[in-house]
Amino acid sequence: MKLLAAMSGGVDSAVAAARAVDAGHDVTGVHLALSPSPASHRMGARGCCTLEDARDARRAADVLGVPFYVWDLHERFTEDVVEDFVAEYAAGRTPNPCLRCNEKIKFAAVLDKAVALGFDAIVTGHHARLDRGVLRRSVDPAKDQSYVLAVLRADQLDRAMFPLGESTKDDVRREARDRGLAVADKPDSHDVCFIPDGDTRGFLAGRLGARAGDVVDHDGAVVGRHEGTFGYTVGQRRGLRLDRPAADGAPRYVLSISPVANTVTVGPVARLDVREVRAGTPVWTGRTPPRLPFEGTAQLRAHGAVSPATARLTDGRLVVELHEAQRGIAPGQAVVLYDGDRVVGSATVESALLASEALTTGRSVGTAARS
RNA sequence: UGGGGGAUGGGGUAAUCGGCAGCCCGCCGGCCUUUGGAGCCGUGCAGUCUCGGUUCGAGUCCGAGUCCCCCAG
Repeated sequence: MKLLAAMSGGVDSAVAAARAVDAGHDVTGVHLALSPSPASHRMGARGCCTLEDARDARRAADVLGVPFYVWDLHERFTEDVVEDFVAEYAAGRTPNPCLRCNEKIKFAAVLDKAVALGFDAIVTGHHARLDRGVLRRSVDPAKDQSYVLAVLRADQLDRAMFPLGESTKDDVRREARDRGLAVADKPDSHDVCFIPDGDTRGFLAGRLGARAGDVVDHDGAVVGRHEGTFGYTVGQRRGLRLDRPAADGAPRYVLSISPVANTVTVGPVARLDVREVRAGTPVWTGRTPPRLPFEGTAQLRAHGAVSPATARLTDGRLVVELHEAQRGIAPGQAVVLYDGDRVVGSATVESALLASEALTTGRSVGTAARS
């Protein structure tokens, strides 16, 4: 097959491309330039989008002996990922930009362009298994990235190839070394790639401007001030800088965020336990939707625990009942449904129902305002 | 000025009848992490306003001083 290998400059995508070559495919490497100013994004070996990363990708392509190009998609990336990120925070939600990037850039803009150029599929270094349209977790549970791929539809997965799903990260690094790839020992990337200094709050403040408001206790008492609701996420404990401790001396966490009232509500850890999640329209991974109600497991954050769950559809929206309470579920995050290690589908969390209220008032909390 | 209350790390608070100064925040360090200044861990940093007294032992009791708050000028 004629394959386009997306090469970030990291070890995973380099080995994935190498394996595609070994499998006898006609491989072309491409590095995605996503930053409007890649030079300013240089932060050591941290990200995936620096000039240094582009050079690393090119060197890897040279070692593999495949053609290599750089595609400048920074406008699409800015529009679909960065602006979305900012807008979501402005609306009181907590987005996952990696997931958005997969959905809108790698397996949409890039894939479309690849198909238009005559490629059959795109190869990436994601740690997940994909076999005849069935998306599954990586054999390396610590590095599994199926969560951030769960936004992809069958037609996108049909044109995707993840050669690393059967390998552990250690295997991949060892193989990279054996292949003479310079990136074999390059550190894993982490954090938001377009905020290289890690200062998300500062980045958002620069985009949205400070807007001070009250931090209130869950009974309504004002316990502190904030400089903008975008600086907080549900489940957050540190950085609250509250004037007074709780009456019982216990730590407090962010329970909900309201950009409309311009308040951040905090409370005890017990009030973070969520029993039911209401989400948006689901994306089903397979060619046909699962039979509902679906019994399986649900994961609500990229590296979070899974809970046995029952999912059903209400007015076209996904409602997931968690059989084990989960903590710190933020609107804007994705709920991903699994059947064992198989990805079934995903949806964006809109609101969560607290365990402490599920059986009593039935009131939904943590609901962010619609933008 | 009279009366009352208070003073515990960088901030906020707790400590029974006088008996190892605890907790929350912060800071520092570590773990985790291609989402969250997310989360988790640490025997880590850091404190009893000053002077004197009682006592085996004082944050605690007594006296004086300093400063702050409240009510009455």
